[in-house]
Amino acid sequence: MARSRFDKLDPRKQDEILAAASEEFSARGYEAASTSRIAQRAGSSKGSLYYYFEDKADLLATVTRRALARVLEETEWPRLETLTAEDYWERVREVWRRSLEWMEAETWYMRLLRAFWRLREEEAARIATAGVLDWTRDIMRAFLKRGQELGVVRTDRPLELLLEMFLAADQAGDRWILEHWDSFDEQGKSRLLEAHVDLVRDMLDARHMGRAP
Amino acid sequence: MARSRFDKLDPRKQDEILAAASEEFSARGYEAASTSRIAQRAGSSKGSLYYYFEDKADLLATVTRRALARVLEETEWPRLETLTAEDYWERVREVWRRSLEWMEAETWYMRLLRAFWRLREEEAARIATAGVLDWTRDIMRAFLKRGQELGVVRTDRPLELLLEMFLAADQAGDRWILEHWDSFDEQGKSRLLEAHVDLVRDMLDARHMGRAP
Amino acid sequence: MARSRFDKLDPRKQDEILAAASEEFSARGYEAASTSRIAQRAGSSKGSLYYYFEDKADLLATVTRRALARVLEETEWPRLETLTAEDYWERVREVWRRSLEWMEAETWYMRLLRAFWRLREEEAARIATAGVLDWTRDIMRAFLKRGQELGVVRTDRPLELLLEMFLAADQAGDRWILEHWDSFDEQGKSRLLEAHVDLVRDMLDARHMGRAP
Amino acid sequence: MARSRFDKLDPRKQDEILAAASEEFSARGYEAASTSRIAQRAGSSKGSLYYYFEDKADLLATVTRRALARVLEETEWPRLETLTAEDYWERVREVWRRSLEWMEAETWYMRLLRAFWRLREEEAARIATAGVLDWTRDIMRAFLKRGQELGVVRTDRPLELLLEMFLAADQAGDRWILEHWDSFDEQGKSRLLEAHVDLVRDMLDARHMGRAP
DNA sequence: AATGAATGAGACTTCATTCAT
DNA sequence: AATGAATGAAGTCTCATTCAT
Repeated sequence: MARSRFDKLDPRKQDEILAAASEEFSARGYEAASTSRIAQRAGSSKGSLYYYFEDKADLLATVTRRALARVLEETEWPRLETLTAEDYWERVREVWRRSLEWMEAETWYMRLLRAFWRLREEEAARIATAGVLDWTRDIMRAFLKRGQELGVVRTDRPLELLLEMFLAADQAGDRWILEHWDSFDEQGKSRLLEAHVDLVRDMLDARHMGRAP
Repeated sequence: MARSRFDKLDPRKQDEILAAASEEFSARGYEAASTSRIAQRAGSSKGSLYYYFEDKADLLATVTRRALARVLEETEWPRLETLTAEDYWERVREVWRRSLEWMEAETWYMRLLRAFWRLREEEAARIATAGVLDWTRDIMRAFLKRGQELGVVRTDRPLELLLEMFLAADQAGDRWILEHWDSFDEQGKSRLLEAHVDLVRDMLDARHMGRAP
Repeated sequence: MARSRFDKLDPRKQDEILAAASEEFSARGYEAASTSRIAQRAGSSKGSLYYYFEDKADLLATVTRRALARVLEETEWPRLETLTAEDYWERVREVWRRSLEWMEAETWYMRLLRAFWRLREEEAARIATAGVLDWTRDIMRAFLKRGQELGVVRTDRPLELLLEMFLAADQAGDRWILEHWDSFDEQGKSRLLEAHVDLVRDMLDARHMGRAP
Repeated sequence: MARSRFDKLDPRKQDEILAAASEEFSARGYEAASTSRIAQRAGSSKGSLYYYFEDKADLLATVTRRALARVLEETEWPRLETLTAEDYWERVREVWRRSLEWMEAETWYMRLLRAFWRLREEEAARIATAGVLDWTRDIMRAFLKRGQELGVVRTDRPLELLLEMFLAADQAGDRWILEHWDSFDEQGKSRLLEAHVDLVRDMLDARHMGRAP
């Protein structure tokens, strides 16, 4: 019910609300976020918010779902079976580049994505966003697994440990880069991106297996 | 003023309050944490809390400061000038082992540390803990820098980027390991630890510089 | 205006709305009743409700009026002038029996009637239903008066006091009987009904006048 | 916890709050009653109310408990074993008289008591006041039972049915009398009281058993 | 030194009602 | 004729903070 109401809303208004909610959630976390402030920032009324969404958790869930769907769509992730041992890392780098570029343009999506990790820690928020977050993790896990099958991602560590550390490092790198983006010129930006991917790659690369420390 | 009052308190009472506050902050984040609940868990009164601390932010700052000091003290970080190129990574591994062991025993400190990253995102909490968090970062940065001087940590990436990604990956690894700790036997635990350190090392290792991708 | 709109509505739809409203009002009282829930249960929209009725009070008034009219019609109350001293109580018993039987079949009307007493206490509801409730009371008062004229109802107490106590006891009896109806067999039910009427009658019976306590 | 806080409060303030709550609950029913209005009428703050009471239900429960305890205490109900067949009804009449007199002086208690019946219909309120209402009913039931043992209360009807109808009629009578109290002179008042008790008595009197209708 | 009492501000949420279509 | 959309007001309840004792 609530979902469909929001879906029918004028897309511009939808965006205003999602942006306001993202700002608030990412700036304060789930519990501390205020529906009043969200309504106000969105130029809407509290009543409207509760007309569109079941409750605060539903608002978060919606905003999260949308953001992820949008990101995946915009950055055109390659289908797993098309990847080869030769181009695996190169294509990963491509996705990364597109993601960063797009996020730069749509900062509120980015801020929300950044907040995911934090939200995971809040009980109430975890429940609300459970499905969505699992989804991201699933995609990433599938990517790593495909890399292992192709022999380009190391297999000497628990996959889940790799996954956690990779996601964390990646996210931290993203954040740092976006925060310093403006202080680099074109060439610098390009090098940064390469740096980022390569750092993560160095952690995951199959070539490091069994190497003497 | 407030600081000194708390310092003069019976250390056991101090610990009770700090433990209660840590639990609450780490479980709920800064804004959502409730001083009532903290007072109650600590077997104290709200009035007392406000007698010992300026306000909620001061309480968080204190608890944070103490926790970090305690961790550093307990895990005996080596003095930088004693590190050599030969034993750098080995001694890092030693610190890690001690940290994990100690955290295992003192879960509330661990949970609080884990919450740092999250708290950093909350405006109000960031202000309160700014000094303390910078302190940790300073220590880690100095460690990396020393590694670079010794030629064992790569120098081809911005130090700050290395630092961010290292801290994030490390923290994610810590969490994963502590969550799965009980499902491993002694040997398994030992291997996990090695895995953890090596993964981070692979990201930072000077030997990866300039290597063709 | 609003009245006529509702009257023109398809009778089945009318019933759906009245039933839904009755359920809600009788379950929650006037103020706590929700127009949203009423609309939803009736498979209608809130907008429609406000198209048919002036406001919430008008809805209650209408539902009340209809329910009473229906009850009176269904249970065929005898015309006063046909009552005689000899058959007065017997015919009262007849009406009672029909009322109970009918109410058993149409529980929502019953529940609403039961709620009348409660609604009377709510300021807002009293205003809305004033006319309707007075109407029931008028009928009952006329009945008692006729009984007095026939010499079968006592005249040594204020008529209004008799009326109040009679209505209350009657209603309480009704409720108790309907609550326990299923636990009695046919004969038991019949005896119960008799018991009910006789208890009320014992309170009102002219033969108790002037009797030494 | 909450209870003890309220108990420790200055008795005059206690009374102000209880009076305000009674007015509100009895005028509007449980759900429609507003804690804001109660606080305002009591010259207190919403915060205080929630400092003294767990929640709205606790407030109702407390106010109910107090009112009943007070009534029972003030009207000195006779101990059951001291009643005899000869003075049963006379002593009932005495209790009634004292109750009415006292209620006249403390109208807010009365209004609350009057509201009991209504509150019984509201789910939430019933839960809150369950214990208290059962208590009254228990007392009355014991009274009737004692009357049956003494042979002055009829035994040819289900005790529970007697109880329900008696309580309802009694309550209705109380209300009517209190509403019209001022329009009677001393002698009239006395006669009214007698009328009230006798009407109830006529319903319950053992002498009516087996009598031909 | 320590705290119980008190409260105003603001949290989420519901709801009767209006209105454009 | 009928209703979906929208909202302001008010609901219950929590909480950080102050203060008298």
